[in-house]
Amino acid sequence: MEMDDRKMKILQAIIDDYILTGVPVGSRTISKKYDMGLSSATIRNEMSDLEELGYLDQPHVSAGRIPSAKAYRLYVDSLMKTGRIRDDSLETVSRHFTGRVHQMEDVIDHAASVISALTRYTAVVLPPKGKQPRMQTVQLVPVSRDAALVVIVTDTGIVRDSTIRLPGDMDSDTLYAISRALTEELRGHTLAEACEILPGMIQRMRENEELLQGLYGFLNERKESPSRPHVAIGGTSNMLSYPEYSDVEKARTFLSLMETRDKLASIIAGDGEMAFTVRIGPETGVPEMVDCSIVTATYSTRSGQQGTIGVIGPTRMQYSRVMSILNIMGHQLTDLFSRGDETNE
Amino acid sequence: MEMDDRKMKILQAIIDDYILTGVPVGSRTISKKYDMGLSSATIRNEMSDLEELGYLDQPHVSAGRIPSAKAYRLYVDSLMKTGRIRDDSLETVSRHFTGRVHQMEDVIDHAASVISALTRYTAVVLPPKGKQPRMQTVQLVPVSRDAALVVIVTDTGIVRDSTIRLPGDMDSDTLYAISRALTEELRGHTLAEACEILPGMIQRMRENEELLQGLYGFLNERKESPSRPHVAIGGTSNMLSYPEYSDVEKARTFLSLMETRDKLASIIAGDGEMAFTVRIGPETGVPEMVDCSIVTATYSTRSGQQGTIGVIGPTRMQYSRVMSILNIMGHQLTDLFSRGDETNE
DNA sequence: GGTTAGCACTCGATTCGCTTGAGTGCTAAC
DNA sequence: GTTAGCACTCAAGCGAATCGAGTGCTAACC
Repeated sequence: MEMDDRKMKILQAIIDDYILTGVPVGSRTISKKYDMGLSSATIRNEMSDLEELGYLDQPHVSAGRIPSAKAYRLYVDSLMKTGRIRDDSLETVSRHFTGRVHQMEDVIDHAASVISALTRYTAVVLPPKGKQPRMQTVQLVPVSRDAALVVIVTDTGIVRDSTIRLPGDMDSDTLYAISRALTEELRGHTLAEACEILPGMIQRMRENEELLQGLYGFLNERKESPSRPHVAIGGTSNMLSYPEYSDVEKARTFLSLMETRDKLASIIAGDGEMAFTVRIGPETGVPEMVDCSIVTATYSTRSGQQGTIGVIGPTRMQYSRVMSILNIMGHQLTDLFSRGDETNE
Repeated sequence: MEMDDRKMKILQAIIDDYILTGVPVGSRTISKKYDMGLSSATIRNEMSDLEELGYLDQPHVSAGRIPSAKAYRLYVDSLMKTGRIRDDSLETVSRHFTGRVHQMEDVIDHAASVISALTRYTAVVLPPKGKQPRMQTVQLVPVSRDAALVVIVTDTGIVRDSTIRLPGDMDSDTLYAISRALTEELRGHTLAEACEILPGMIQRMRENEELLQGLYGFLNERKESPSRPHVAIGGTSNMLSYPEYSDVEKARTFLSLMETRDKLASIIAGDGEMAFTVRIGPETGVPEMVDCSIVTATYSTRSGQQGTIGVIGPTRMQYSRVMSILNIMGHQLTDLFSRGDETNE
C-alpha cells in the first residue's frame, strides 16, 4: 500500500485541524468540515491506512487520530501551503526596527520578544557568530590611576572590553603610544595569533613589560571564545498556554532547559549552514523536547557573520506561519545589520 | 485578648510547619510534632484566638490553618530564628566567585543562578546603579573607514559603548586629538551637562562639526539612563515545583511578569536605601504577586554604587534561609567588586 | 481558671459506578 | 470502490457514597 493523492489530502486536513484545535481528530470531522465528498466511513478506511503507513497515531481506540512526527515532516516538506502572513503582523515587525540605531543586545532581545509575540511560541535569537575575528585596532583607555580599559576592535565587532591593571602612573599619551604600537603589530591577526606575537613584543619593550603581560593574560583568556554569546529568549511563558504543557512537570523541565542558555544555544545553533531548518519532535535530538519542534532561520551581517533566529513550539505548530515570520524577521535583521554599523557587541 | 508567649510559640510552630509542608496545619500536628506539652484541644483554642487576632486563616472549616501575611510579617520581624546556613552552601557560594576575573554581566548572571540554585526560588540580580555618573575620559576608537566607537569612562564605569559615523577619512591620530580635547572639556561633568557644553564646542570646532553632532546625538540619547540595565534572573522554573503554582494559569502570569524585565527591575529595586527588605504578599504592591514574597539585599562596589539581589518565592518562603543566603551573597559581591576593578559594564 | 478528653459536625478529597458520546472497525449492501 | 449501519471501546463527566482530617463545643478534671 502506498500514498495516493486522496490520502495526501486527508492527511493534510487532519494535520491542519489538529494544529488548529489540539484535540485528536476523527473521521466525521474531516468528512464534514473539509468537504472531500466522502463519507466518514471512507475517511475511516483511509485513516486506518494512514495509520498503518506511520503517519497517524491513535492515543486510544475510541479517540481520533493525531499526526505523527513523520506526518509533520511530510507536511513541512511538501504539503504545507505557505500562507501569506497578514499585513499587520508584518508591519509590527518593521515598525519595531525602523527608527533609532540600536545596540546589538537590544536588537536581539527585541527580536526575540517580537517573534514570540507574533508566533505565541518561544523565540530564541542567537547573536551573529563569525569565524575567528581579526584584530583591527587595539586601544587602551585610562580608567583610573592604575587601570585601563582594553578595547579591541575586530573585523566582526569589538571584543568585550575589560580592564587591566596599570603598573605605575601612566598618562594617556603614553597609553596612546603603546596602543598605536600594538595596533601596528597586531592588526590583521586573530586573538590566538596575537598571543604568540606578544611575547616577542614584550622582549623588545622591556619598559612596559608589566602592562603587556597584563594584556597577554587578557587575550589568552578570551582567545577561544571572544565572549560568551548573549542568547535572547522571549515568550517562554507562551508555552504554558498550550494544553500540551498543562502538565506542570512537563512545563518545568521545559523551562529549566530554557534557563540553561548555553545548552539552548547549542540546540538552536544546529549544524549551521542551512538557511531554514525544521526539526520535529525526536529530530531535535533533545530528549526533553520530544514533543516540541524547532524552526530556525538565519540572518547575516555586513561582515558576513551569521546569526540564528529560532522558534520552539509544540510539534503541533503553525509551521507555515512561523516560517514566514522567521523569514521576514531574518530579512529584517539582515537589513538592519547591513545598513548600519552595529556590528559591535 | 492579646498575644502571649505561648501563642507566639504556637504561631511559630505553625509557620515553621507550613513553610515546610505547604499544607494547612492542624492542631494535632502541632501538639504531636512540636512537643509543647499541650493537647490538641488546647492548641485548638489558641489557634482560634490567633485566627481572631488575624494571624491565621482557615481555607475552609475542616482544614487546618495557614499563616496570614500578618503572621509572616511578625515572623520575619521577631520570631524567626536566623538559622546558620549549612557550610556546604556557603562554600558553593564562595567557590563560584573566587578564581578568575569576571565581566560584570557574567557575575550577575552567575550570582542569580547560584542564588536560585541554593534557595530553590527565583532569583533576580540588578547591576550596580549609581547616581549621575561623571565623565572621566572620552575616547574615539576607529572601527572602520567611516565609523568610530565611542568609549566614555565615567567614575562609575564605562558607558555602554556604541559606534557613531565618521564624516570623512580621519586617521587615528586626529581622532585621538579630538578625544583629548573632549576629555579636557568634559571631564567631571555628567552626561546631561555634557549635552549642554557640546554645542559650544561645536561652534569653536567647526571643522569637526559633523563628528561632534554625532557624538551629541549619542550622548543625548543616553543621558537619562546610561544604558538599560541588564537584569539577571535565575530559577524561574523553580517556582513550578511549589504546589502554589500547580495551577498553570497562575504559573503563566508569574512567568510573564518575569519576562518583562523592566517591570521586574522596578519591583525588585524597591525604594532603595534599605539594606534588607522583606515584602510579603500584598506588601509587594504587585497584584500578580499577592501570594509571593520578595526578599532583597544590597551589595556595593568600590565606587559606592549599589546593586540589588533579590529572591522571589511563595509567601511560605524559608525566610531565614533565604535571608542568610542573600546576606552571604551580598558580602561576596561587595568583596568581589571592591577587590578588583570590574566596575565597568 | 486553665487543660483535656470526648463527641458531633463539617467539608474537601477520593472512590466507585453509571452514563454519555465520540470514534472506531467491520460487514453487508449499493 | 463507497457507504450505511451497527456493535464495540473507552475517556470524560457526573453524582452518590465514603473517608478522614480537622474543628468547635461541652463537660469533666486538676
